[in-house]
Amino acid sequence: MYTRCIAGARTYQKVGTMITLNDKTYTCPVDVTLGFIGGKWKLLILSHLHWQEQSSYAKLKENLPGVSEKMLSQQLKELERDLLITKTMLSRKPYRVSYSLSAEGKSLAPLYEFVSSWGVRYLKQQGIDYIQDQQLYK
Amino acid sequence: MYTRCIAGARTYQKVGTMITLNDKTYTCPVDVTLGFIGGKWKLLILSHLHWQEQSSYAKLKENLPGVSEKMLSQQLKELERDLLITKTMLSRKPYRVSYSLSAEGKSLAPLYEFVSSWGVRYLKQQGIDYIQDQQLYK
DNA sequence: CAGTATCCTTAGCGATACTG
DNA sequence: CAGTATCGCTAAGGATACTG
Repeated sequence: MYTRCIAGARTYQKVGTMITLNDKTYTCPVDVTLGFIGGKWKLLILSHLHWQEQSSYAKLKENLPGVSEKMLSQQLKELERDLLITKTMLSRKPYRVSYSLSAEGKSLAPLYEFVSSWGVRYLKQQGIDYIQDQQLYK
Repeated sequence: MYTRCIAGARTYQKVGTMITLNDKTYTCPVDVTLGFIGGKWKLLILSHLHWQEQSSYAKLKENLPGVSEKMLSQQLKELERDLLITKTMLSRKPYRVSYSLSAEGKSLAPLYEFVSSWGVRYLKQQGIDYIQDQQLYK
């Protein structure tokens, strides 16, 4: 028996069961969302696609320093399965693909923006100005 | 050499170095934020405190089905070290403590709300009405 | 380019027992 | 109640080689 919370209203409920969805159980809506974006590299991939709009596999890899091929393709596959991103084949020969956010993935846009802004604010608070004197490209 | 993105503006920059903060390196502001909330149970703990306002160790444990004592105290310790939560001793004998969000932890409130709302919306879309016919307690 | 397959290590994590 | 300490395992993840 545990309590779980509801967004907006500061109320809670005593419940004995958890949320069941596709043979998995979740404790609360936050847990549900984490099931989609909780993977080690997922939020970085999604936010990258949020700003780049579309990206190749190689470009994603370049922009995620430290990710292994295994992890990148695994996380991409899960994101695609969960319908957060869309993979498009640009050409068969030479083989070119493009990843981009799906409508569902775009619905998380406020999250990408907030998480990034919070990071920028934190850095500034620590005396690191992330934006300052940066050379920007369109 | 990789590119990194900036919130708000859909621009990016070519950089050779990463962000360094307290001997750790980050690829972008999103990564920085994830350093604080990326732990396995952290967002669940934080959002629990967001709605409960304050909670004991036992109550936290009760509301995080599946968490081990080790993980709970480890994550709590990290959150406290990172100044996202505050621990208060209510009484020494019997020993009682209370965890709550710090100002820094509260600054992530839009995140808790959004992540929860997104989960609720997703569940509804799947035919699961999380709020419906629930017995609520104040 | 865009991955997959395999091997292998390590550290994240759970279970249990113990403490103030 | 509110934790800490220790042990041991397993699955996450890295490195490398290979494929269409």
